[in-house]
Amino acid sequence: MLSKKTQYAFKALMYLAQQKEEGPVLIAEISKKKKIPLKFLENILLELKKAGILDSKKGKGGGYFFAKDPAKVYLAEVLRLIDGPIALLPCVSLHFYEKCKNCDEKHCGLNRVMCEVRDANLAILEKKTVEDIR
Amino acid sequence: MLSKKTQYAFKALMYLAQQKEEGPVLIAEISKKKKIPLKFLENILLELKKAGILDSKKGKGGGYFFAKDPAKVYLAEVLRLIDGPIALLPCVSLHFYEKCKNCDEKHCGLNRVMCEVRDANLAILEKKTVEDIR
DNA sequence: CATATTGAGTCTTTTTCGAGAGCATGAAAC
DNA sequence: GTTTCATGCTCTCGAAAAAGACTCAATATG
Repeated sequence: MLSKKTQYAFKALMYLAQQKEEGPVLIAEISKKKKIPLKFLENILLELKKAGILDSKKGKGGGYFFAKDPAKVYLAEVLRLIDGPIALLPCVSLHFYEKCKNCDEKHCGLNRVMCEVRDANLAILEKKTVEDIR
Repeated sequence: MLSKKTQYAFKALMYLAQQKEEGPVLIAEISKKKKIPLKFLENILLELKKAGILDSKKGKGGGYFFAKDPAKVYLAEVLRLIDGPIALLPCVSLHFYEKCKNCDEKHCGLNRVMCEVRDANLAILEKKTVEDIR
């Protein structure tokens, strides 16, 4: 299961993609419409901004909007940014790899199965973008 | 990513499957060989016992062993028992479903993609057993 | 320039997860 | 039946996640 934070991030991005023709969207609006705790959402959007996915404007008429074309924001990218590894085990993660203590990965049955799972997930998450969940 | 608890559960089951011909295995032995904190492992094995997957014997010559044929213990079953939902979102979970507030699942793009991911995972996890990761 | 609007930053609280300590319980061996 | 071995149970502690309160900073508008 994804962390709450990541679930919220996806929902916020989906909402922003739906509203992208309307100009900047208020944090408060996303919070209300998608039922996300306001201050928690602030942090999430800020992270997405620092990662170059979103941008924001302060003051009247301000809010959040895409810095990057949503059709080029892959779900895998968002997931790794907010949640971390996509793989189920550290020893099968591509971006957050950690060696298994006391386990020879070449001959580990668990490793083999978890690689399969990871590849199945990546096949979807590295192809689908925020535009696809609009 | 799986919780530590679930990762440990899989590793312990893998080890037990490898040693299944040797009779009961000590918690301490699994803990040492698979580098799992002893008391944490105790809880995990107990849960697996209460679920009918493992059984245990106290006293000398005691330890843990399979109550069920490891070839019939599906990875999905273990994962759901220790970790909870396999799906990435509550609203696409089969066993731990929770309705999405303010989101019509029929027309939610996120829901659609996450269902795909879930099905890809289940295709593997409901087919593979503990015997397969031996 | 004054003010209303809205995002940004800091601090605190609550809950869950990971981990460990200590005692209780049950089984085998002598 | 007492000792020894190994699991079972309860409590506690610290770290991280989830959530909220309050203050600071930037910008549009008149």
